[in-house]
Parts: sequence; structure tokens; C-alpha cells
Amino acid sequence: MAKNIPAQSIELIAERFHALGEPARLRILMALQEGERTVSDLVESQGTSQANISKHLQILTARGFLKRRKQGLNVFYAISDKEIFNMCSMVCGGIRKQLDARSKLMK
Amino acid sequence: MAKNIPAQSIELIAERFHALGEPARLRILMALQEGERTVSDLVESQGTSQANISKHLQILTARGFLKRRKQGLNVFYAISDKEIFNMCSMVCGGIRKQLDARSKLMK
DNA sequence: TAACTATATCGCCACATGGTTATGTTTAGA
DNA sequence: TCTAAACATAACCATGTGGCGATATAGTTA
Repeated sequence: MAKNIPAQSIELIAERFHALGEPARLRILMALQEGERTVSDLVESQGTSQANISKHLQILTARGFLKRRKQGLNVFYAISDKEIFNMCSMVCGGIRKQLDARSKLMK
Repeated sequence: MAKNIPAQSIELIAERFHALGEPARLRILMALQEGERTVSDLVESQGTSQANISKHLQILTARGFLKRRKQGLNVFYAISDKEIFNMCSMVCGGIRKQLDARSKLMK
């Protein structure tokens, strides 16, 4: 399946996981799950500074998770790789398994 | 699919992605793909310090990716959640798509 | 052109993190 | 019990990173 991943690619893969390993960025992705949003929209819904949102959007875009569309004064961001959510589901499954195993040990 | 993820879980998901967002840890996972290994095995194959390997193993274990088995003086680590590799495959797919899109722009 | 709005970027600071060396702990064997 | 081996943990340092406020830039409108 995921065999024989060239050593060089490891860095690229890590970069992507790293980009997803930040609650603030995951929250942005969740917000975008329902459709494209402007920076201002996100600033409002996430309750953090505009500079902060822009920085996170920049990272997610550079890693290929988001796409940018400029329209007048606004910039719309949208999910460009929906696989993200499958990955989140997998992670959730793992967490569930881990919690189950832990609660069995506690019995 | 991955809808309605409670806000509280976001932190847990991020923790897991974060654990995978480190080349050194990904390399350990790749090495374990072929079966369980002792800490010494990994120290040798990864070419870094034993303390460093142990620290990474601790993180991967705490996040539920690895399991530990002690035998005499040795400690064997093994993959406990094979979904990791599916996730890596997804990420690789994303990278490929991104590179393709980029090379088309360069034509 | 001037003023305003939306976004990007910069400079800074506090904190997290990866790596190293040194030390502790556990287990096996003499 | 003493020593040595395998691993874990602590202490430390250098670097990376998330957050903020301030500022620059681009596009709109008057």
C-alpha cells in the first residue's frame, strides 16, 4: 500500500501532517467544509486576529489543502483536497479505538 | 463523513496529526512497517541518538500509533494502528496532485 | 487623486519542540 | 551483590512557531 516511499518524500509528507497538526488550522478547515469563505468571515467565526487567520490560510494553501479566489476586495478560500476529511475520520477512528482500549484497562 | 466533529475533539485530532508531522517519526513508522523492532534496532537504522529515538517512540505510543512489548532487556515497538499508512498514501496522493497541477502551470 | 476596505506581511515575544549529553532505572548474568 | 546492557528520563540549548499589534499593499469608490 504505502510501501517504498522514497526518503525524500518523507519531508513533504511530514510538512502536510504538520500543517494539519494545529487546532486553529483544523478549525478553519471545518469551517470551510460547508463552502468557501472570505478571510473576514473566518476572522469573525474563529474569533482571532486577521493576521493570524491569514497566516494559517497561507500555510494551508501552500500545502495544497486550500485554493484561493480573489473577487474585488475579498479573497475566498475553499477546500481543494477533500481527502482531508477522510483523514480526519481515520484519526477519529483511531482515537475511539484508543479510548475504548483505555477504558477496558480501567474496568 | 467527517461532519459534526465536536470542538473538543479537534485538539485530540491535532495532537495526532502533530505527532505524524515530524520526519524523524515518520521514518520510525516506515521502519516498523516491516515488523516490530527494538529501540537498539531503530537507533542503528535511524542513525540518531538513543535518547532521541526513545523520545519519539514515547510520543508515538502515547498517541496510540505504537504498542510496546518488553522482553528481557529489550523493548519491542510495533505499529498498533495500520491506518497510518493509508493516511500516508492519501497525503502522497495529494502531493502528487499538487505537483501535477504545478507542472502544468509551468508548461 | 484621496479615502476607505480587505487582505497580506512584518517585527516582536512567549512558548513549544527536536536534538544532545548526562543520569536514572530495570533486568540479566557473573 | 556487583557489573553491564537496554532503555527511559532529565537538563539544557538552539530553533521553530503561534499569537499579537503595526504596517504595507491592492482594489474600490468618491
